[in-house]
Amino acid sequence: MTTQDLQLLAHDCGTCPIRHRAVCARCESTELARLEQIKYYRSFQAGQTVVWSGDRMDFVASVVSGIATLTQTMEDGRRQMVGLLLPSDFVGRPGRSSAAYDVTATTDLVMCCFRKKPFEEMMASTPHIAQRLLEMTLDELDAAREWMLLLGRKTAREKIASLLSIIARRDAGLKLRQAKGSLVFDLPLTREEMADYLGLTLETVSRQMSALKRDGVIALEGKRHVIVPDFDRLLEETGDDSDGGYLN
Amino acid sequence: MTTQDLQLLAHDCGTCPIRHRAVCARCESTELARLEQIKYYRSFQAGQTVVWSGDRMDFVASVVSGIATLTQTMEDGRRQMVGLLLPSDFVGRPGRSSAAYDVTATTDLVMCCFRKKPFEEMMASTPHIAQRLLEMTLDELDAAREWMLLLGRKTAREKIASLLSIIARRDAGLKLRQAKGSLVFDLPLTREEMADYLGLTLETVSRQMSALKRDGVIALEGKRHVIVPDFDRLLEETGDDSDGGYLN
DNA sequence: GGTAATCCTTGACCCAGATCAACCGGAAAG
DNA sequence: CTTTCCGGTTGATCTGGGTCAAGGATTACC
Repeated sequence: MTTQDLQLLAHDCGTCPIRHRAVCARCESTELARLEQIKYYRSFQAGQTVVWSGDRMDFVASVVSGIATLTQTMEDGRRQMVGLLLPSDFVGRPGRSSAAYDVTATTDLVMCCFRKKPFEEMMASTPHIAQRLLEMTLDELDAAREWMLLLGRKTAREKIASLLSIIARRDAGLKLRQAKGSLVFDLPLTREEMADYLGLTLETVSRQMSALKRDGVIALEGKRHVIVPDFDRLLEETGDDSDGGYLN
Repeated sequence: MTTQDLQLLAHDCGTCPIRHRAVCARCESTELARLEQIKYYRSFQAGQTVVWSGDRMDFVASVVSGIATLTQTMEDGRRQMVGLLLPSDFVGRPGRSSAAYDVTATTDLVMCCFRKKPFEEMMASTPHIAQRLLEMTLDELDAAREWMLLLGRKTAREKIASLLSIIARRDAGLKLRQAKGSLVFDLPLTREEMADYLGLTLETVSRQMSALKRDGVIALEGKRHVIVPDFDRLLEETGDDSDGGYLN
């Protein structure tokens, strides 16, 4: 039973980040084993679209590995990323039958899906799930609001620095104040995807990356491998208060 | 009991918008009457701050009447609104003890508050509440994502048109496709607050309002009273797809 | 090998919106 | 009645980031 509990909402908990452990630890109900019966895995290749906005979407899912994005597109082609899904993040909305955003795999991606109908039935009978989902959604809402500040008021340089620090932190699984010293990670996004995240053009992203490199805030090996010699220095560039941290 | 059920999450249902009626209609448990025992009302004057970001906040609340905003402020004073709370909207996060944003009354405001501790206990024992809250939070997340597209990719003119249409629709309690023909409403925000909503300066807001007026998209009586002779025309200016609608 | 495609960088130029500044009109205060 | 204040408008100017365009580096394919 323990094993099955540990698989709540997705996958083997050996690779399960904090968010899911929190569910597991709290969870006592054996009913959760039922999730096992309605789950299935789907794999996507980098660049593949999971669902188009407006399409029927009869499942909810959790990212097991890889990275996916949620984007909105205007009629004339302007694009804005509105969600970045890393492993353990949840996609899909109980109680709605069509996707509201394009969901795209930016790397090879494995998702653990639950057919919506039985998932909703489970939710109704298992209060833990609704509560856990509420917590996750509130976290996402906070992230969205931080993102709104970035889009509305930050300069291009601050936007880039913010994105790098968000990725670095999630990549390292660190809280802000633990993240002293140097840090190394691979960018999971192309320049264009970064631009769609930040509300910029890819040229501006490229220029600002070069500027941060020139100023010694970051170093680059190739185009994707980023070295942050001093994380605090990077944080200064974000424009954020020195205390807060997105990942509560 | 019916009467008390109807007061779920806040206030007398005579003035209760759709969101709350949805709760009431579904709700059968008499336990909800307990909410009555832990609720209290607070009034604020226009301009007054409800809580500052970082302050202790030991309640959650629902707006009864008036309008409140959530804003984030950077160290150097740049401000971005990240939430606009109209009657029936919910503030506060179960499971966190301090406010993450400044909450300010922009008009005279009445809120129905619940002390957090007993509210959380109720949530644990009454699944309906967590589920309803999840729905509301998902709606807010959708609104936030629409807002992100606005902040990241829309022009000043499109931003203004979008804001006007959002306010007009919520004010009229209409869904998009019902909102044909002319529409009249009062702006609940100053030019500066509109600017903070849209990620613009107040001068640009003023200029674009004048431009929309000059082009006959809107008419103004005084500074706040807006007349929209043709709502579809306004919608064309928003840059949004002609079908969607924020209010699901 | 060559060719094409993808992703990225850099330069030159331009423009939407920011900034700075003056001023208007109504309401409140004296 | 005058003064002050606040919210709003409008003009002049500046600039950050967009646009357009050329070219480099890497990988994939023939």
